[in-house]
Amino acid sequence: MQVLKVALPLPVEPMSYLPPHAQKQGDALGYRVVVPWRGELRVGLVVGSEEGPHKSFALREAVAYLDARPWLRPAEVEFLATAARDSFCAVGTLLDDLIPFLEPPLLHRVRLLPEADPAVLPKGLEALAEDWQDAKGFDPKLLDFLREAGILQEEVKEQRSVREALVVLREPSEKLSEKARAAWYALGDLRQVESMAALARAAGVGVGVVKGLVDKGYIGFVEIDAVPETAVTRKLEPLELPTLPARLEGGRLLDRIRALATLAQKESVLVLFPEVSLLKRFQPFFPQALVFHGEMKAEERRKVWEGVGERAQDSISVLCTYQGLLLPVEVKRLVVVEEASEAYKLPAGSRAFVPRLARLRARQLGLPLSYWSGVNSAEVWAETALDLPTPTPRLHLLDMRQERGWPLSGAALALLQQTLEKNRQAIVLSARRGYSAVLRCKRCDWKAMCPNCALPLRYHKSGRFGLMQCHQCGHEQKAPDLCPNCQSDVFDPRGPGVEWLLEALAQHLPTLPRYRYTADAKDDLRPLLSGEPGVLVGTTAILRGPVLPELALVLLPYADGFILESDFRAAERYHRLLWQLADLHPRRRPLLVLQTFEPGHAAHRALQAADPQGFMEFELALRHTLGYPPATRMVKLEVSHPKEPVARDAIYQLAEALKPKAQSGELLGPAPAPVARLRGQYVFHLLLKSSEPRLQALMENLPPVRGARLRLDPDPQSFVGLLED
DNA sequence: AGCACGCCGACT
DNA sequence: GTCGGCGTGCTC
Repeated sequence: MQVLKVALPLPVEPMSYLPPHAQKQGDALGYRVVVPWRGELRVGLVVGSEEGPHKSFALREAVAYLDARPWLRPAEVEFLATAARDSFCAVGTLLDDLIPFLEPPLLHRVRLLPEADPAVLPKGLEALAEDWQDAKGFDPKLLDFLREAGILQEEVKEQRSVREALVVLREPSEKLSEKARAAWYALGDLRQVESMAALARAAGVGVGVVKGLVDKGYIGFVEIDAVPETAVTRKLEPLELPTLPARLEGGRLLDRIRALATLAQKESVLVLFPEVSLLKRFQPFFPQALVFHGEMKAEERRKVWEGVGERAQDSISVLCTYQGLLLPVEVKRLVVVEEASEAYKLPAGSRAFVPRLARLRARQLGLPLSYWSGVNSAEVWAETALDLPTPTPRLHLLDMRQERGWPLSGAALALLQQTLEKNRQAIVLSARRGYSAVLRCKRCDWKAMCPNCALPLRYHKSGRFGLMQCHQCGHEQKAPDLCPNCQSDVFDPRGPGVEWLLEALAQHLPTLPRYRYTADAKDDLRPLLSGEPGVLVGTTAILRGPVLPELALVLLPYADGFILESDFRAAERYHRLLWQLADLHPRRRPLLVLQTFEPGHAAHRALQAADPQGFMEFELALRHTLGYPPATRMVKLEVSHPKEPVARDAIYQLAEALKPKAQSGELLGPAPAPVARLRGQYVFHLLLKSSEPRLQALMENLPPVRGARLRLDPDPQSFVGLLED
């Protein structure tokens, strides 16, 4: 008897089921299958089969396969297992991460098996003896009872959202009547219309005219979810690369797009993007490519997923986010764009870092992999590189140990003033969205702290009443009138945020039009986009926003505020941010002005010398000395509990269990997390760093942590904040 | 993940 | 004496 191994999109390992009764036998690997799970139906993926049964418990029978063909190839199924092992998580966890759309809404009909005796039906279920019924109306537990007894007949299929609309299909011919042509053009203007009657009304013609157009095929009904977004395609000069390196960096964004578009013309490429906003900047230059990401409608996504298998021989390129990593598509090469982006970090579930998964996938498929970025990450630095020529950034450092004026120095104000006078645009960038990072008493140094986290409260000067807010846990309280410690009434905000900068600008340059742009407050930027002068004040959300056409100046009033995070990648991130800012306009080179207390920082020198390589070599030497990635692989174990001793006990037990296995230097900690208390939880970290095989050995048979909560990060990118569930 | 089971503190 | 907190275990 054959037994199926079914992975469910849950943090559990694959479960065993008997194959669906009276459905196709043989190899079901990669099929989606509907199975009973805790009394309800769930959709899983067949990841294997074995001869059985040899279990000590009765296996349940799967209800039905969802697809007529395998939904994933053996390569993708195998990848799930490999990647789960690499990420130290269950196969189901990774399945849920990478294919969040595995489970479509289902159409589910049931009836009593015709040869069964209707008398056995419990009260309320009598209708099942009559005819097929929609399962929605019945208690799932009762249905499962009948299912288990083997007297329930079921029919499940994927419910499709087929909303149809009338659209134009082909150009009108000369032979068409005046009225028919009018109706055709009316539909062209409207783009889509719900019904023939609606079009007739809009065009002022009879329904018969519209019907005629439909019958002759000039217009017709299509599934509107399948209508692709009207992407404006744009032409670009091709850029042929002399070689196809494992990493490509430098140049302007437009150069990298050109090179990739030229490559995609010649061979099929799967291009991975960290976020949809960046994908959309590339998309217009790839009119022939398929697109796959989480912002697409389910029906659109389904079409691409099921279409790629059929178009295997067409050599098609794909632009996608991580959700397309498992597309069963035949390509010649994988490209990861901006592999250092923090947006590649899956925040919950497996908490995997997507470029690492992409590398596993390329290796398993035997495909070449390239990383294309403005500045490549330290992780891929050892690969052979092709550096595109990059214009030297225009950098101006203001040494705040000497300049006067805070948060905007006289020199910075003068530069902003000039920008305005030339009818140009400026960006003022802060690491904080509120008024200030800290509110402290000028006399006694008291600081407003969050009651739940070991963090200062961020000060928001909304209206006349100050509000203090914790950006980690959301705690809010009113700012005090007097210092609770010494009753002084003089407060000294520190760390200028967006609000403070807007206020300072209003005070010093009142005529300069100001706009705010943060993740949670976006002003209407239309005047700026149409070229009017002004200044855009915001956080790094600006990097994901629209391009300012007249951008001439980018000012960081407190550049050091971007490096304060205490982890070994902080300098690398800051360096990359500066290059990104220097390339914020596709053609111009805006002046990058940094107010800093550390003008000699290695990142500043790298920009002045137009030498990102120099920075990275220095950085890599440091990493090797300290044994940090990429010299080693790192895994983070995080233990948290509301009671400090409980969390401490748990992490020490874990450390004790690991110590006998660990070699010197492999175990860092245990230690309180950089932010030792977050959302009322005490947080401790234990870092493992070593070679890949050693790490696998250390992580094997990790002892259970009792009392406190253990979460693990297979590829930590940051050390502040609690890991999410 | 969700859900049931089970063992210890504060309440009508 | 019960209600309910969440730590532990299980799901084919």
